[in-house]
Amino acid sequence: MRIGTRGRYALVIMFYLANNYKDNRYVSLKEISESENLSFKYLEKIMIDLNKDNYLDVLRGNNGGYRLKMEPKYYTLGDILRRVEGDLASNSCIDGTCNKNNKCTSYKFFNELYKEINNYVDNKTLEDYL
Amino acid sequence: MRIGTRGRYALVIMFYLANNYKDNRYVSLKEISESENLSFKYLEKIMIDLNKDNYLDVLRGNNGGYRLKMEPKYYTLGDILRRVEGDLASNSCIDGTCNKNNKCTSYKFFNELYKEINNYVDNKTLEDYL
DNA sequence: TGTATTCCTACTAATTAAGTAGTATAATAT
DNA sequence: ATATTATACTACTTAATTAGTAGGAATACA
Repeated sequence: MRIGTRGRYALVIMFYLANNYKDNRYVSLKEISESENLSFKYLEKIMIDLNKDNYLDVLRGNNGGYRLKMEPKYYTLGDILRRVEGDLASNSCIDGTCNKNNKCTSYKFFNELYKEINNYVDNKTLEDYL
Repeated sequence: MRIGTRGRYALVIMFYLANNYKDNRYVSLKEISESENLSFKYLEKIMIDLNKDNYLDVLRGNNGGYRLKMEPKYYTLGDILRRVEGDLASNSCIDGTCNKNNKCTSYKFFNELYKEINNYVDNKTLEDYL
């Protein structure tokens, strides 16, 4: 159960935007990718998932880029991670893939672990780490 | 960040052994695989990792199989999961793969999450779910 | 109109996950 | 001794996921 680069880079992006929140400016992925030494093209692709449902303000063209819509304290790390990594700490016990009618012993544990982890990350926001 | 079948099956095996702990008998993988409807050969392979460092009692041959060495309360679910899934909730911030000299903002969060998750699973034992 | 940016689609290469197959080794019952 | 029943070990296979790359379309603005 590893956390992939997608989750890590998504946080890098979001922290970067959070650090620029007060300036109210749009930050381009080019700037972030160069500053953080990450693949621009890869960040672009992560952004597709990260920005679903208008999660961020966007502006194309010159001096365009991304900007937080809300104060950093309203962005939870759980939200950010799930957007790019999918359901966290899940398995077939949790996601309904397992078709066994009587829930096995492991189910109880996995379900508790699932709630524990998601609850933890949902109570952390960008602001907590600025 | 999903939990794979290896971790799930390992728990199934260990709970099965825990349920037979009082009888003091050796339980074969054949019995577990048939009872739980899992691939015998796959369980055999998972067992190689699960049983590293003489984690369990083993007996080959007729009426042989595996048996817990200690009471169920001494087997933590963290240990079991790490044996077959590798380091839990890790990423390159944690495992030293990331070579950036100055730890980035994400590091603090990932490190806390890592500790939180491992601490949680290390405080659960087989006994808690019998 | 030119430049800088996001948006969208398609492709690729490497790694991991999940499982299968066959044989060697060991223990035991008969 | 030998047949039976287990684990132990090694090698292979197939599918899915991860981590990117590439190129062009759409958009905004100076």
